[in-house]
Amino acid sequence: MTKKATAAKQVGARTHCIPPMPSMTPGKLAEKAWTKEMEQQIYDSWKQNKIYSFDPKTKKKIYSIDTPPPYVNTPIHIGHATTYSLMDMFARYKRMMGYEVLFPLGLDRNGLPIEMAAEKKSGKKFTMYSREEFLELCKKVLEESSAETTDSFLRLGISFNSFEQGSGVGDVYLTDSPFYRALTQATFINMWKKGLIYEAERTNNYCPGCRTTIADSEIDYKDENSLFTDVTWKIAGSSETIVIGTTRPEFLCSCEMVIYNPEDARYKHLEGKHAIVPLYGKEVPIKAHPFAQMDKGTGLVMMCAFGDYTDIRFFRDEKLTPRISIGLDGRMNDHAGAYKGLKVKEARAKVLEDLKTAGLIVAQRQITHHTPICERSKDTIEFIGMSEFYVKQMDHKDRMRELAQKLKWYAPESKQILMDWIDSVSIDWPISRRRYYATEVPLWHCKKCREPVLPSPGKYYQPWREKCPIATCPTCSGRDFEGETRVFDTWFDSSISPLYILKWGSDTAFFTKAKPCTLRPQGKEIIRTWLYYTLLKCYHLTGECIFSDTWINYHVLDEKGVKMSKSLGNVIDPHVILEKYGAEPFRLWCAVEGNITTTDLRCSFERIEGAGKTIHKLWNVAKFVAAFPEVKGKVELLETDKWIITELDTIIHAARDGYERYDFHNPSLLLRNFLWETFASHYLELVKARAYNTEGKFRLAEQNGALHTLNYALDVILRLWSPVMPMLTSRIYTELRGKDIHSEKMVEVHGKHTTTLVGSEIAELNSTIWKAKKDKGLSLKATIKELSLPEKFKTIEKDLTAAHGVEKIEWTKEFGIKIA
RNA sequence: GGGCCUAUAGUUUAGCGGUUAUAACGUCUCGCUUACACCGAGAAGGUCACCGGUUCGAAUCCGGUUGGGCCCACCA
Repeated sequence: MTKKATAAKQVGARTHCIPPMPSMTPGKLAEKAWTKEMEQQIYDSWKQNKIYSFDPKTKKKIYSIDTPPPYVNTPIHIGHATTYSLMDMFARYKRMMGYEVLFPLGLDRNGLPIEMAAEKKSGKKFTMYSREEFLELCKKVLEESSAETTDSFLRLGISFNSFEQGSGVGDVYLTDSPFYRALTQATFINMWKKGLIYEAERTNNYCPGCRTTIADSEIDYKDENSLFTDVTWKIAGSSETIVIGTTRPEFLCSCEMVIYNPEDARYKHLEGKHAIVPLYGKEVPIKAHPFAQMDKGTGLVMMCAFGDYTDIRFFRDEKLTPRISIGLDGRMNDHAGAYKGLKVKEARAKVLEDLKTAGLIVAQRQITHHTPICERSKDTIEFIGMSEFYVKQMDHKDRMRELAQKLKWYAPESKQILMDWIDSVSIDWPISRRRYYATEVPLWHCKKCREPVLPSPGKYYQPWREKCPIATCPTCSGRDFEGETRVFDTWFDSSISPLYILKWGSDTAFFTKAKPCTLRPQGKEIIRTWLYYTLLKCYHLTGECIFSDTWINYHVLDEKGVKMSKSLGNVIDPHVILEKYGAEPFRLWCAVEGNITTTDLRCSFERIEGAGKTIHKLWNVAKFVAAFPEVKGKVELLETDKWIITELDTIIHAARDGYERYDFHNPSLLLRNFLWETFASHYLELVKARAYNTEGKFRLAEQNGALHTLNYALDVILRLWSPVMPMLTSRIYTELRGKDIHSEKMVEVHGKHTTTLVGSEIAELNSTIWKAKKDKGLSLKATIKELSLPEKFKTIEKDLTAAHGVEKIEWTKEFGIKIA
């Protein structure tokens, strides 16, 4: 039977006043308990039969999830395992709601983490290889780790459309595949033609050791001792001197201005005068500027190109021309005059020595300061002007704010993180890098006129090793070209994932049908990068907001609330969880433990194991229900049955309401509590005697009512929980109903019954009777001679009598119990 | 240093203006009762981080302090 036919039949059947009674035979669920060993057969069959594959020709509404492609250089960590399990719940729920769900797995294989892994493995820096050799080394590292990542997701029961790599909709994709890289390059070409990308010389973080521009995210900080030196300066055309403190005296040659705070009365008379740079004799203007803080040093600051980020901003604001004195080799250049050729630290020592000789040093003291260093080579970061490509974003901040407002945020509080980031964006987005394992900038330069020449989009280009596909330069008709050697920042690749999965640029009909992408799930720490850049780039390319929803997750910490790290030894490896407990207890833990969209989750083996108890409970409830024969003949519901059906209605309503808001936490807590405390402890105990009906106290129709309701309740619990525990519920449902639970529709509220019974009152009544027996040292099977009960329980008299072994019930206002 | 988020039993959580604050895990006591000992029945355990305010009334709203998380920055 097809999925659709099964689902339709099920829905059609659920319209009578009495819920349908599925047929079943005794002796099902023979195993004593659910075990992790049962999982493999299930996920293997899912993979083999491709039951979650995506049908691009579907007539259903499309629900798409832009999954965050994990880096494959390391095995998946607990955060991946948790968030992907939750995303899988979203996907499974939406399938049951009738959507065609696009849920692909992507693997991020571009950029620095891969290069670092390759360097670590070989023990050599990338600069020590030829470009070709290094790319080969990266590929080798990647091949070893990608299979492991995919396998972990399979074992977790994640219902990706496919576990095979390919270029079709829903296939596993790699961000370094020719398909993906061709798309990345096409977006560059498209935006270049629209004038949204330009090249400019600006200051960047530069690591002299690695000889490359590096991203802010590649910077570490270290507390370093340094010498703070007060130096005497002369004022031009006057005998007056001033004293300026500095930790970077080697930058004297790059000084373009001296500033003081506008409020600083000590220096107001210097406005408009010029200071003479010691050792160089160059005159620079003195100006009031709020960057200078009166209480720091002498209150005077020499502004040089460039000591830190403030300097960079200052030069930009003041429109000063920076004369950068450090070369790409990390040594002083022509601007440094006599110090040319010295390394930065050597130059600093020599400058200090010369200042001392000239008698210009007033005071010196040791200070420590937080210094930016390269996370790889540990060299001090320098700020050097280099030519890079930029994507325009400063002109589009208002539009970005609108897009942020348009998105539906789960949780809503997370929106503020993006709004704050947009406010703080102060320069356009630099997208080029001087690295190897990344998508190449698709561009050649005409050797004659130096103008850039761009190829047509649609193919993957490697300009550093390929001939230019354009024969003549459109500007000057030159015929010789030089391939661009730079590559893209990783975010330039990852920010088109929704376009890639929806086939923008390659299947316009499908893209038009499927857009916008429904959900972007991701970590809160990459809102300012992944989410922001994706919204920006997709807006530049499509003019629209590419997502309708975004689900932002916090983090998984260790049991004490501390971030997991190798050095602390508190890492919980998902593979160990899978080996010890299997996927199902872990998945239930993911839902039950907490709400990861508002707080960090603390993880421990103990609590995952604890979650597993509910699986055992559900298995046994199912086993109990499965042990009874098929219902034949008339079904008559008693008040107890109607009561549990109304309780279930409350659960169904709350669960579906939660699921719609990506909340699987609260519904799972409700379900767990219902299963143990309401269904197993009270309903099941009350109707057990009727279900067995060994003494024939009940009519057949009444007995059928109990059996029928037991089955209905189990059905509801299984279906509501099937997105959370897909393997367990699938196994039970297949055995009891002979159908795949994941092809069924989500349960609807029954809504046909009302009751005067209150769950808490039934629980209290049962407890009181059990306690009374226990206090007398009697077995729970012991007979009660006489029970006096309030009238309100009269509707369940037959079940009460049978369940508690009561000989006579007297209806009064008071509760009383007389035991034989 | 700044912004945002967060703080409830030993642990993890529910509650988000209204009677003695929810549940689970763990702990303790008793019990093999034919779905389940991965169980059942019970018990102990909380000045709801701290200080102040609004209110007839605050775990819940507001301000501040402290601890934790994420991000940004500082470094003359």
